[in-house]
Amino acid sequence: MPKIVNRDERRREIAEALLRVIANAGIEAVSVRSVAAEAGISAGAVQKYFATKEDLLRFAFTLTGEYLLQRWERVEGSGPFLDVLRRHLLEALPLDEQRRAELIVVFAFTARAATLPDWAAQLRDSYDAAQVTTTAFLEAGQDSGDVRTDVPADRLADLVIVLADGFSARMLHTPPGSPAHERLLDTLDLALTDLLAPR
Amino acid sequence: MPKIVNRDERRREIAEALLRVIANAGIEAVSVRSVAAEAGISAGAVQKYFATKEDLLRFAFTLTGEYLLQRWERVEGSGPFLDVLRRHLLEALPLDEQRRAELIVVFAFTARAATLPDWAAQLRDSYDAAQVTTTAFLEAGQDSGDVRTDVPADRLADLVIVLADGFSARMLHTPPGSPAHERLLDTLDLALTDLLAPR
DNA sequence: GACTTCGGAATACATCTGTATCTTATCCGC
DNA sequence: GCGGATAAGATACAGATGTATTCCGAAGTC
Repeated sequence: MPKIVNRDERRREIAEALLRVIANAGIEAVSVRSVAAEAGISAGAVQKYFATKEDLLRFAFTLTGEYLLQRWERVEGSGPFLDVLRRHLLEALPLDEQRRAELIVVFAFTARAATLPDWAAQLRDSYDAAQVTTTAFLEAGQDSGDVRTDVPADRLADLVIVLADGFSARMLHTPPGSPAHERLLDTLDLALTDLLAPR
Repeated sequence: MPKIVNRDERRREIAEALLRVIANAGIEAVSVRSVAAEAGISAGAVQKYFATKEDLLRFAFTLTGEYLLQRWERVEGSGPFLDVLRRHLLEALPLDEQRRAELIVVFAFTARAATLPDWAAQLRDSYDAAQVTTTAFLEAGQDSGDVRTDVPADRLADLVIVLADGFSARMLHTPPGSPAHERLLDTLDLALTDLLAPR
């Protein structure tokens, strides 16, 4: 009978190689051959798992979304409400090489989504999901008296998501350890308390 | 003697064609030939003005920065302080097709800067310039009593820039005229007053 | 009016691209 | 151990790409 391989596992390995290529050399450097080389297999093997380059890119795109969700599941959920929220937000920032690499990929894919309608739809779905869960989270904070109630939770969720996008974009181009980097982290705390704390 | 042509003007025309290609079909669709077709000239002519594709991309990159500065110069500078600031911020958002196209380009270039060191340096310079002018502007607001003084102006400038990046990213993927779009504009006002107004 | 000089176009060429096809190697059930 | 199914690799191929080179035409000066 045939040689047995874990097909899903293999697809993930190849997609992760693709993400490494983007993180190292940009999305322009992505080709079937470059990804195969990064994965340590032949270009022909890649074709066995992804019929087209577009399939491969799409699969990797959804993969990045799952990564962030997985990290969020591991975040410590106890302690003061705003601290918990802050920890979730920090998970989305490029504070180490791993997250920096992921963010480069997300940026490349976001730019791609700006001109490809089906990619845009997928990105919109991700935003909607983030909006729903963030709103629910903030409503809980309102109920427990940790979050201001003079503004609807969905507006506050907008703010949190915007802050995440804005700070990650800015910090992606600010060397970690630099004064500007530290200042931005401080500023994030300032924004969170000023915008969300009861007044 | 030779045929006379405005060389700088011609270079700008070609670069603008490049920007249109990106806005319509993404940076992956950029090739010497596609840009030449968009500009209505031959590929050979493009080579006369830009020795390499990289030169062309670089020139267009700096061009986008200048566009935003030019729009800012035309912003009405009278009226309440926060309104003036708000008008400047709105200029960076994708509120019409023109600005939406520019933002797609900026996103593509930002992603590119994540892996090309010299592009990153140029982008950092732009951020630094924005930081300096925004800080000066906010300091003036502090002096006139229109901006809170319990936080240094440079922190507030961080916030304004982060909000600009965050909202533009989010609105790029939110159809204009949709409820979410309107809500985001409202939320921006909320953030500006809550973060900047004297308390 | 011929000549020179450069803009613009066309062509050439080596390389890279995605994808299709073909060949070899590997593993499992019998 | 061996046959057959399937993974992995190699090869093929048409098209696109960046860039170098060549050719043509127009414009202004002598």
